[in-house]
Amino acid sequence: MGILRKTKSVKILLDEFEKKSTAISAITLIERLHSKMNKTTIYRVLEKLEDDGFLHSFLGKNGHKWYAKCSGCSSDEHHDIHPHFQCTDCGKVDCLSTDVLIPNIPNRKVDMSQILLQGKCEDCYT
Amino acid sequence: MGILRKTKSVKILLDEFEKKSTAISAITLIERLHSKMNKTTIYRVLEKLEDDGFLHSFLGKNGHKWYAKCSGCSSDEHHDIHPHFQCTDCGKVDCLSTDVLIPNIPNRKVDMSQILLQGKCEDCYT
DNA sequence: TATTTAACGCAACTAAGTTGCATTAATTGT
DNA sequence: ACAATTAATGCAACTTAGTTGCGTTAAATA
Repeated sequence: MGILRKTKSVKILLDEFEKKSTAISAITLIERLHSKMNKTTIYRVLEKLEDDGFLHSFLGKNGHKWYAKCSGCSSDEHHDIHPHFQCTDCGKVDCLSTDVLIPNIPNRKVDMSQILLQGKCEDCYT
Repeated sequence: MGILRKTKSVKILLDEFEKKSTAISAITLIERLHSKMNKTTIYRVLEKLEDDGFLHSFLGKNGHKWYAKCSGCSSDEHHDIHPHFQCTDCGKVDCLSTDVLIPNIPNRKVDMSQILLQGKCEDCYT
């Protein structure tokens, strides 16, 4: 079950993802919004926004949770099977539109893939 | 700096990876070996074995640390850029020899890739 | 405007992984 | 084989991302 009420917290969080299109870690949001809302609320709202298909989540390089805007997902189906790119210098994470082809694996049924690329982003790649 | 002394703990841990070729999570090792060694020791030995190129590590589906035997790595260079497969039923993780082609990403320098596939393994795929 | 109940804040908790330090045991030299 | 050296270990305490329970607040609706 996702969002039922359009609360102040929901609006604030949606706004964060609206104004910049990079992914944001839960930890970053907790630091950034600590004066406006409780961390429990942040985790709960993010979870609901994911259920609703507004955001998708994935794990960054330390196993920490990141969220980013979905494009064209619904509560029924998440089809954000794109790779994510994390800069090892500045830590920024972007969603990549590039497709990575997952070959068929014999005797296994692949339902999901999580691809995290690491390296230097356009700003840090001098 | 990796392993200097061939201690009892090192032998026990190497043996765990010798007798089965699937990946093992740090948590599993802590449970399995709690009567034989301390969890601090487990984490420290695993780290050293990775430095030495005997093991490689990656993050499983909950961001927990997993380790698996390397094949042909050295302390200088890890070239285990293979995908890992985690069964969503039994939780088992295997290293896949299948190559996944990472396309060039414009304006970015990709140094590392971490690919985790999830689905049903050969035993659970009925 | 009153009622209902989803959403919130807070404090306490959980668990993976880390750190500091005193003790133990693997290696090295004699 | 034994003593000296110091890497490795065990233990307890800590760190921190994320979770849970519960009393209170504030959106929706009637």
